[in-house]
Amino acid sequence: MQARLQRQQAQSDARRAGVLDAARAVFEQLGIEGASIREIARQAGYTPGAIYSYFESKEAIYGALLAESLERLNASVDAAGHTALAPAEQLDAKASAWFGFYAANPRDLDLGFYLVQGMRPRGLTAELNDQLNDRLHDALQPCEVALQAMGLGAQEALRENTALFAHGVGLLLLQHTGRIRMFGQDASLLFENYLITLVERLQSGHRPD
Amino acid sequence: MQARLQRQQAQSDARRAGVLDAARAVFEQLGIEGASIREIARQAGYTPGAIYSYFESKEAIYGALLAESLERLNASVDAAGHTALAPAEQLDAKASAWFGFYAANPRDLDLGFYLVQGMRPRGLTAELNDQLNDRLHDALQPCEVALQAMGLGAQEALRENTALFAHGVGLLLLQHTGRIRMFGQDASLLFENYLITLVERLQSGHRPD
Amino acid sequence: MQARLQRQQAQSDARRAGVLDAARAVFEQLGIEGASIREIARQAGYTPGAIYSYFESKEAIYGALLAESLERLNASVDAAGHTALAPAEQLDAKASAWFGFYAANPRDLDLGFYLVQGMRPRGLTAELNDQLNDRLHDALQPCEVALQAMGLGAQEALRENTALFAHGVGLLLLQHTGRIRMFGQDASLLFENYLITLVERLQSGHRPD
Amino acid sequence: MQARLQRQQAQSDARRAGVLDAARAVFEQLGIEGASIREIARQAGYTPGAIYSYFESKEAIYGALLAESLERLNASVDAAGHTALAPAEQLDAKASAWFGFYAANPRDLDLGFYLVQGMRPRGLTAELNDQLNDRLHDALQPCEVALQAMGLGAQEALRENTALFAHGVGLLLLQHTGRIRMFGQDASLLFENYLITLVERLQSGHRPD
DNA sequence: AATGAATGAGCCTTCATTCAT
DNA sequence: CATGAATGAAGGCTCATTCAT
Repeated sequence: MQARLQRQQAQSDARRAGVLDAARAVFEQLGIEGASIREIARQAGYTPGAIYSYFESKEAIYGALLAESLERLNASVDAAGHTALAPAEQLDAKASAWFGFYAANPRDLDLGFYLVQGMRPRGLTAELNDQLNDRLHDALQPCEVALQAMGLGAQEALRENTALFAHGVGLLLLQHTGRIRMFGQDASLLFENYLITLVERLQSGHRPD
Repeated sequence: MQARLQRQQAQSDARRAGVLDAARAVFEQLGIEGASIREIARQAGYTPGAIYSYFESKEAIYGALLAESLERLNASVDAAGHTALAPAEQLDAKASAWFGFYAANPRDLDLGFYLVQGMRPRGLTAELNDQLNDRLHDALQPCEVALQAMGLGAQEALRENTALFAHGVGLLLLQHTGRIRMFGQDASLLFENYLITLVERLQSGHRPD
Repeated sequence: MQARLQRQQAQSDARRAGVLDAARAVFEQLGIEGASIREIARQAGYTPGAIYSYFESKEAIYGALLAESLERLNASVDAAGHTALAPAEQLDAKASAWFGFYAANPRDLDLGFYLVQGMRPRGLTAELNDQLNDRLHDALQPCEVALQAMGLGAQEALRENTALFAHGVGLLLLQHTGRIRMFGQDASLLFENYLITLVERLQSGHRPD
Repeated sequence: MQARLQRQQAQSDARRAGVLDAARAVFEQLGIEGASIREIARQAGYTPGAIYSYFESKEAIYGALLAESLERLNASVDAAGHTALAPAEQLDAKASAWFGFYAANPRDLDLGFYLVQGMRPRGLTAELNDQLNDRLHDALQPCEVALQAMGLGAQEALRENTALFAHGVGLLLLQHTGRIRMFGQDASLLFENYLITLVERLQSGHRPD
């Protein structure tokens, strides 16, 4: 009995995952704005109505995809570095982890950028939006901890972490849109440079107040 | 005869500009995705069909708007600083000009980001895309010149300018999406910090090789 | 064996009644047009498919609800008045019973009017329709009997009863749709007036021929 | 020039009327709830989107149809009777006019009943609803005037007019739904009877207070 | 140059019902 | 008896674009 329920649940989960896979593919092919329930259903091998057995709405699909992406991001960050590392090395490891995740997975970047799509949070319920924000914060937190371990106060660490995040985001955006090749540069190298310079600056004691 | 043609041309240009004004207003009110030809026509005082006398398609309107936005960006940058300034001050003036332009005009930022919407260039012909890219480059060039005047080689100057642009873009994105308030920071202050640190670094001779 | 069958039957009946209760609740909350099998199932604690174990179709649910409503109507009418009453008083008691039932239970009125929705009988089988009509007749019959007891012939009694029914139906409709408040009147008072006038007229011998 | 505009306007009006005709036909065939924009468009010889050139929404179509129906109702009432008539005869003429209009035009009755559909005003904007209500009042007003001319006070006239309206509405409903044949009666005869009795009662001075 | 009616494709979503399990 | 996934049809509506006038 229990076994049957489990089997059903597993089957249901697998089918839901199938829809999610189709959605990911459609988003990739048509862009997130261009994706439609019809097309997602088609690629998942369903009629449109069937999608609503698994997701309440189009936005819910996007939300599920983004949530899962953020889980993978956090997994990457968690796996990077270790406590035995010197703070500067830990900073480098953690920052490189989140940056590298998005550099290597442009679709996850699409997903993330869409969250702020049209430069406006939208579509998701406030609650889900907050959850997703929290998970993003989680991925960035280790860098802030490392910055504090390097001697910065809470305020300074927050400021540097924000700047670091912005720098990475800008580079990813440029790279992803092809603008950075235009500049004849490599985003990952530039990010590494930023990190090196940052560590140097912090260790030399030259800090803006 | 010639005079009549000129008059007609001027009239046509003026009406085209009117459509563009309406389009800008609609984009502002409804966002770029939410804008429709119908609504643009309505606000311009036309019926939908008339718009096609001035623009080939909806994307062409967007292209024209973006082109004009980039002209204003360049005008802002051109007006900033002057040749008598020390290179470091000139850098600050020019960089603050482009950053400030977008910080102060979020709709122009929308326009620019929409170009890379879904992280994929779209809608514009390759030719127009190149033209627009060139104008963006023009706006960033003065910073690169200043960096060279500070003693950097062409390669180094390009690299620093790219990093500078990425940093600014990242901050603008975070601010515009509301994420930066989340971090309790102010984008303009962080950008200014970046500039100060950059100048310090360059003048102290600590350059990553 | 027999006992088990009986137990099963009883159980089945109880569950069917549960579905009906849920349906009534849903009709009340969402209106008859707004009700869906999904929602009825949800409120009954079932999944949609299960409903079809108890009812052949959505219209069958409506039919069962209407049948039960008519039973309650008849119960109300049966409980009103008594044989010891003078015919005029009996008429008043019985007519007030059916009118009062619908005035006090607007959902039952909805149900009844839905039967003639769009002014066209629909959804029900002819057979069921006839059954329901018969039960409506049953509820109105006591008035006709009283009218005859007051001295009217069969034809006259039928005519007066029909007029009486129409009058009540019109008032209920006006009241239920809010139109009667528009006229600044109270439906029950007007119905009572009609009854008084009717009795007066019949007893004074002024009868239209 | 002017002529062209007029021709265009006339053409547009004609096409709008064509849509309305199709809508009327569809409402007749499928009932008002069953009617769809798609089907109305099909019968009007258009694609669904074209309908929206003429009407803002499905409800707007219904509203236009109902408005036009009420105009015809008022025209009928206005044409009935004349000032030279004795008040009692004027009452009979005006009341028979509105009743006769609906008895002869069951589709208009459908339209009117739908307004109170599901026994609930719905779909129409409050403003339009009020307009339509006013036109209904207009059609009933002459009866009230006649009642006052017969010596009734304002309150009494209103009460009698409300009762008269309810009686007619009830009879129309019974007839239209086929229930009245069930009673073996004729709605128009019964309405005429009600009027005769009413006049008699008022003239004999037997008035409920 | 401008109109505005019309198209055709598309959108998300809802629904009663069926059926393998 | 009950599940719940799936269907297939339909729903109102929007939109960029075209084209006869």
